[in-house]
Amino acid sequence: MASDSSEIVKTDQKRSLETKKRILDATEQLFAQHGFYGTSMRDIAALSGSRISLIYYHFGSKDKIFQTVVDRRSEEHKNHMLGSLHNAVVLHEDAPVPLDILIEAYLRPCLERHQCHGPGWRNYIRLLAHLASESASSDYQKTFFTYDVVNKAFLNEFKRALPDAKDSHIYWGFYFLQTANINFLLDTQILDMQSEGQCSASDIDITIEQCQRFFTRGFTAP
Amino acid sequence: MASDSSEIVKTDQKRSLETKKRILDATEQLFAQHGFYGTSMRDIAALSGSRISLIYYHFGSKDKIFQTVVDRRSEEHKNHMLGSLHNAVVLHEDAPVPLDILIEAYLRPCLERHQCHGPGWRNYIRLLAHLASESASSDYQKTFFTYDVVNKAFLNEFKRALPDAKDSHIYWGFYFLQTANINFLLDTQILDMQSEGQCSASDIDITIEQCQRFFTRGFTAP
DNA sequence: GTCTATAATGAGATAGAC
DNA sequence: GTCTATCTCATTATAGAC
Repeated sequence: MASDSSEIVKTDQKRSLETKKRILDATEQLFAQHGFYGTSMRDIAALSGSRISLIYYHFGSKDKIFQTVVDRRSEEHKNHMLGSLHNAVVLHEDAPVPLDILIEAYLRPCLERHQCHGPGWRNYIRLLAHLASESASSDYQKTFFTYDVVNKAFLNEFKRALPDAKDSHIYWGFYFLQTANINFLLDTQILDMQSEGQCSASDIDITIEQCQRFFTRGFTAP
Repeated sequence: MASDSSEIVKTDQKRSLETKKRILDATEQLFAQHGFYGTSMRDIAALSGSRISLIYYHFGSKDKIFQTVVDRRSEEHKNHMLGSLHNAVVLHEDAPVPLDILIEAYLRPCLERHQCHGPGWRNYIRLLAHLASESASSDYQKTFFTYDVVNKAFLNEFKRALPDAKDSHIYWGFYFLQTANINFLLDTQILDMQSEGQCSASDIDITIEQCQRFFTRGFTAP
C-alpha cells in the first residue's frame, strides 16, 4: 500500500513537472515574440495544450509565470558566461587577457545559446535582450540585474587588459559592445537589409570576427 | 449668413484639430512608455481628456491611430537628418566628409530631437527606437522603412569617406553606430548604472565625442 | 464634433467536481 | 493535478441623441 501510494505520487509529480515545462516553454516563446502585454493566458493555454485554470494552479498569476520563465534559465546562462571569462583568464595564467579574446569570451556564450541550443534557449535569450532594451523605468528591468555580476567581472578584465585607458573609456567601450550584442540577439535584420544581404549577424564566427576587428580598435582609441 | 456659417465651420475645424492633436500627443506618450499592447483606448482618452468615442470618430481604430502617430512627425525628422548630412557635404565642397563630422551629422539630429524639442518629440523618438528594436517579423517594422533613404544616404557618404575600405566593413561599422544610437534613444541607463554614475549618455556633446573617438577608430580598422 | 449608453468580446482569476 | 463552468472587470468598437 505504501509503495503503491508513493508510486502514484511519483507519477503525478512527473506529470506535473512535464505540464509545468510545457506551460513555461509556451510562455517563453510567446513573451519573446509578442511581449508581456501582447500575450494572454489564453494564448499560453492554447499553445501549451493545457487549460487556463491549470496555469493558475501551477503558477498563480501572469506576473509570477513571467518571473518563473525569466528565472528558470538565468543561473545556467550566468554561469556559462562567467565560465567563459574564467576559461580565458586561466588560459592566460592570470596575465591580462588580450582584447580580442575578451570580446569573444563575452559574445560567444550569448550568440551560441541564441542559435545552437534549441528554440527554448533562443526564446529566452531574445526575451533577455528585449528586457535589456526596456527603459529603466520599467518594472521588468530589475530582472536584468541578475547579470550585473557578469558585467562587473568583464569590466574588471577589460580594465586589466587596458591598464593605461581611462575608466570612462572602458565603460563607454563595453557599453558599445553590449548595444551591438543586444541587437544581434533581437534578430532585427537591420544589417542584413541595409547591406542587401551582403552582411548578416546570423553567422556567429563572422559576427565575432567583425566585432573583434572593430571594437579592439575602438577600445584602444586615445 | 454665409460668413456666419463659414466661421462656425472654421471654429469647429480648429477645435477638431486641437482635439486631434491632444489625442495624438497622449497616444504618442503612452505608446512610447508602455508599448502598443500596454496602452488601451481608455488610457488615451483619460490622458487626452476626451472620450473614447471621439478617438474612434477621429481615427477609426487603435491600429490607425498608431499609424497616424508614427507618420505625423516622420517627414520632418527625415528631412532634418537629410539636411544635417547635406550641410556637412556642402560645407566640405563635395569632398569626402571626414568620419567624425559624419558621425556627428548622424547622431546629433536624433539626440537633439530626443532631448531638446519637448516631450512630444522625445516620445516620438523613443517610439521609433522601440520599433527599430522589434524583430523583423513584427508588422510594425514596415513603419521604420520610411527612414531607409536616410540610412542609404549616410552609407553612401561613409563609402566616400572610406574609399579604400571594403563595403562589408562599412555596413558593419554603420550598423554598430546605429545599435549605439538606438540604445541612447531608449533611455536604458545601462551605461549610467554600470559606470556607477561616472558616465552617462544624457549629455549630447559628451556622447557624440565618445562616439567619434571610438567609431572613427573602428571604421578605420583594417 | 462631442456626448451618453451600450454592445460584443476578451482579459485575469477563481470555485468546485472528479 | 486536471477539468468544466463561471465571475468580474477591462477592452475595442459602435449607435444614436444633441
